[in-house]
Amino acid sequence: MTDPPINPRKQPRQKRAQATVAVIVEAAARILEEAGLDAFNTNAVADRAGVSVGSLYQYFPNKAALMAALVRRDNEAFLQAMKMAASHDHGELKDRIRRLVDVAIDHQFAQPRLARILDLHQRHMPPEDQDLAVQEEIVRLIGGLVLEAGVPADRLRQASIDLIGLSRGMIDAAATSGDPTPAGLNDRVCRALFGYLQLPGA
Amino acid sequence: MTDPPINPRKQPRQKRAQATVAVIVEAAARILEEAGLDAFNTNAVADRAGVSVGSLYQYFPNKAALMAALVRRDNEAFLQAMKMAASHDHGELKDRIRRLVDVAIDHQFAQPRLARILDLHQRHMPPEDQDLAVQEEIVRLIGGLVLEAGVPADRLRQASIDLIGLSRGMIDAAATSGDPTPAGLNDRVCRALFGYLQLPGA
Amino acid sequence: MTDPPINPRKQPRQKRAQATVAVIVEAAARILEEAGLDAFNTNAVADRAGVSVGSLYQYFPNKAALMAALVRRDNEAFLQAMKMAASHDHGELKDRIRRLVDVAIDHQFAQPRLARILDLHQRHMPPEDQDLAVQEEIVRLIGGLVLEAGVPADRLRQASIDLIGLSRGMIDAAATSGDPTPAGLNDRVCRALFGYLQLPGA
Amino acid sequence: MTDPPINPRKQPRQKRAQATVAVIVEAAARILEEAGLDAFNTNAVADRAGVSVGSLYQYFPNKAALMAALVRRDNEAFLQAMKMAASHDHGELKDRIRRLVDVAIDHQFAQPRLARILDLHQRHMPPEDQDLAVQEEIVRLIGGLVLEAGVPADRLRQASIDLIGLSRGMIDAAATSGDPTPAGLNDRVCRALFGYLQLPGA
DNA sequence: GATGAATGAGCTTTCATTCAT
DNA sequence: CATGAATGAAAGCTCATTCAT
Repeated sequence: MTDPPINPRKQPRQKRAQATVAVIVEAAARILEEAGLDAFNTNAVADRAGVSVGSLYQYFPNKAALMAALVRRDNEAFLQAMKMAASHDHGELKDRIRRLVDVAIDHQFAQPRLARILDLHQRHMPPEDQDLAVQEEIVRLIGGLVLEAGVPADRLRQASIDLIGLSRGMIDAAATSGDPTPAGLNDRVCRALFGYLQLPGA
Repeated sequence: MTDPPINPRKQPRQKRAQATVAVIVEAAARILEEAGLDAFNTNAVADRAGVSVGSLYQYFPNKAALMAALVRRDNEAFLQAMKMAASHDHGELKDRIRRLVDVAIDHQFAQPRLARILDLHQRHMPPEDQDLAVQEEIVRLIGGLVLEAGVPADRLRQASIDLIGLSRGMIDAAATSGDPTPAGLNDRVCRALFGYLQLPGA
Repeated sequence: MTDPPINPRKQPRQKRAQATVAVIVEAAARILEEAGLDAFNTNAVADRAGVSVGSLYQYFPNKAALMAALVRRDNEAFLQAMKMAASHDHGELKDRIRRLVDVAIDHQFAQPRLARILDLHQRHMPPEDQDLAVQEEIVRLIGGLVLEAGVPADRLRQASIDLIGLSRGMIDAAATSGDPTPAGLNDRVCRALFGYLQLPGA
Repeated sequence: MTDPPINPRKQPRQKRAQATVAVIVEAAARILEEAGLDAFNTNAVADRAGVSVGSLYQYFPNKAALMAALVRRDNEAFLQAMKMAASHDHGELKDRIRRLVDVAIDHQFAQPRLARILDLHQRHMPPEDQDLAVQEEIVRLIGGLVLEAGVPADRLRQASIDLIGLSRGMIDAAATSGDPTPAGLNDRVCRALFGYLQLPGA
């Protein structure tokens, strides 16, 4: 009934250990992207990482913890990229939104299958295992723009979630339907976003 | 390398057999919704269906075939509901869209976890196992409205996919974030849709 | 520990029943010959026979009984063919032996795989299920010739068994090694037989 | 349609692993000999070997691979014994043959049931899984003697196969018919062999 | 009698996890 | 710390057999 603990078994302090962890997580990501959930097992991951299963269990108490680490890594990478794009804070609101949408598109198109799987799993993790901090930060980052667009303060959170979902849904659909290099995708997503925010003219 | 066949093992001719198939698929749906992918195994499904494993395999050559049947059932139910809502064809375009959005919201809120899992799996099925016919029909149904909204003919398909993705993404996000009775959700989704379609006024 | 009974569930008195039994046994033979032991299951046999499993179990209490019936049928057919060949009793001893060898060759080449499988199973059946009567009759039939060849009476049985094994072994090896139409096989077998019996000249 | 691969899953490099493989194969042999094909399942083999099923599958990708390994081991053991007996190359041809027949008798009487089962399976394996090399070497070893006996070169192979089949058939029949310590069996087999080869006087 | 859907014990195989080396 | 052989619970699937229709 109670899910097993998921926190990393130890904070790897040494560089080598950190590198090992990274290699393992990367291997996991690649397997999920290339072969899907069915192929995602600890032996395969260790193999792919060029590491023994034993080592994998040195750093992750169980499979779920590895999955959680993957989710966390992905969230953080996404957050970093968003922050980076947002940091050039000058320019019109719409242009700044466009830039963030580009980040989201790049992120999801880089590893679409992985993105979907992580998304699915993120939701089914016990809340204490989700890195809510990072998720919150993403929501807040979007919230800033939403506020600028004139959404009342008590709906910031809801609007942010809406917009993230909206973008994710459209990008995912485009990725799935075989849109190869999604030239106009940014425009289309923005049209929807601006519509939601009631910003004038695309 | 080659995925095993997925087609139903036999067309159940007798009434009893048809009932058995339905019971099995329903049990599978419930397990996915309530307990997720990890709990989805053929023994559990049979158990839940009040049927022996043997019976399950009488009608589904393997687990993937059962999953495929679930996807098909869900797609068809969704299509039916959409058609139903669309058949009252009178009223303004926007109102007709609103009605379809309601159908989508109802569908996804009824079994959100199931919806996500089926969605994930639909994409990873070999194309010949996906019931493309039904998916196409949904796209075409949306395409009708999109055309009315003035989207040029050569972008009907793309626009339909965009809008479906958009809605699904928003609804899913709402469902996940705990929005219990999504009062205003329809409005928010429609705002985005109308923005995409460049329809005047929210 | 104790093997289940194997006797036919009922002596089918009606013609139709006899025909059904024959059809089933024939189907079993064909499956074994064409697809081997792994494919030999009661459902497949019934299917192949164009009969329901239920009907199969009407006439055979279990799978082993079906196997036993097959063995019996094969033995009897072989005995009949041998008797037929032996009944033209005139001619030199060697020529009469040659004729029997031809029968054996024909029998084993007709369904080599089946022959080997039945042979294997015959040995592992509890003695009460083996139709010892038929086997004995074959041994006695050979015994007659062996006696003529001058083998002392107390070794008739042993010699008969030796010669049957010898022939079976050679024919089987020939069949396996791909000898298609075994032109000279009869000669080679007879050379060995005559050597065993110390009959002069090939 | 296509049989699954049968090659050993990994070459056991460590001593412990080699030992495990040997233990498993030996257990498989014993089960077949003592209880027959019906009792031959991977759980039983692992159990008997004092090993977990998992370990069995560490070294054999499937049941068929285990069977193949058994066949190979048996063939190699038989070949070794034959070579050993043949290496004392002095003595008359007939005596050397007699020695080889003794080897064959010992081999088949040691585990008669196993011998028959392996024989049956050897034939039904896809050719690439049969260790044709070993089989060929046996044929060639016999071929040497056959040549000495004056059989023309273009019939060496056929004659070797004939003689192997002949011996196997007789020995098997003797083993089955309950001949306990087959005192005179060697003589009887040789009588047939010499007859085939047209060697003078038993 | 015939049918074939249903049963479930049991078999094959996988894979998360442990632990001796 | 790292390794990878070993473990065994559990999952997928089959098939001999039964029994309601």
